[in-house]
Amino acid sequence: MPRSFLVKKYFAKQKPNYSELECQNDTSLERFPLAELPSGDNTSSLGTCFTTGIVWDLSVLPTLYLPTSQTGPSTTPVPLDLSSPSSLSSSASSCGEEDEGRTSDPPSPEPVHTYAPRQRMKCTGSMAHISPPEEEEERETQVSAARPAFLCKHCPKEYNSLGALKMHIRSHTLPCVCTTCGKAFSRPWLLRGHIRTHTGERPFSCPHCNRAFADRSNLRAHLQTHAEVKKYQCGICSRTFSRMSLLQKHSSSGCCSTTV
DNA sequence: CTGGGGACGGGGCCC
DNA sequence: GGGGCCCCGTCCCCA
Repeated sequence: MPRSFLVKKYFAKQKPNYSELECQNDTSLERFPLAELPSGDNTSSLGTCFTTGIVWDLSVLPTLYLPTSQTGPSTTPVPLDLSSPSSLSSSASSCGEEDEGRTSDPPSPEPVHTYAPRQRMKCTGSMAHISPPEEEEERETQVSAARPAFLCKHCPKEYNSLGALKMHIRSHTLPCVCTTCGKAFSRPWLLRGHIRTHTGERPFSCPHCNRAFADRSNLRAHLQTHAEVKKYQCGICSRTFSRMSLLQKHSSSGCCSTTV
């Protein structure tokens, strides 16, 4: 089953910086030193911390994930009220990994970037363009405005640059093949990550419990488990969850006997 | 049922 | 323009 995603993102370009997720098991970096090391530039450029201040409200999810008809611009997730220092204190310290070796500053009142999930287009199998009407219109006008369209011959997807198309085509051709198991990937770094499943390398360590992960995203998710105030909040009972999937399960299982 | 870890995909950005 | 990497996110599985 392809794990492709449906919607294309369009949210503020301001990126939270996760490059603080340290690679601590340096010995494991011998094979892929560049790939795994956080860039020093990133650390110097950060002003943000791990996403502590961003909390999702499931009540907005339906609009975010439904096809165009029900989408609306007012889908800004509701940030949890973090103004209370007490509620932040523990999570601040626990999520202060960005400060590791740098400062002990609390995660600063989060850069309140309105935070909408990426929206993506599925590109394999039958394709579903999920985009709000505005974007739909915009896209059409752009296409009609003589911008060349580069079409994927493997799927209906189209791009406005050849580079983007070439990048996309790799997801069809899967040129990076694992010599151990033969599994193929679209990009070298995906293969490198996969190879770690064979080698057991876990370059990403949790600063709180010293648990190590092979995948930075998994460390990021793990860090949520240390946070007292988690990222995804039920709009009904205000309970917070470390993952959206948990929040969705929580909601679908009938939180407060309300169907969202 | 819930929470969490493992594996992975894709777009976007930066160099 | 291309490659590498980051970030966000999902699915699956297990305790």
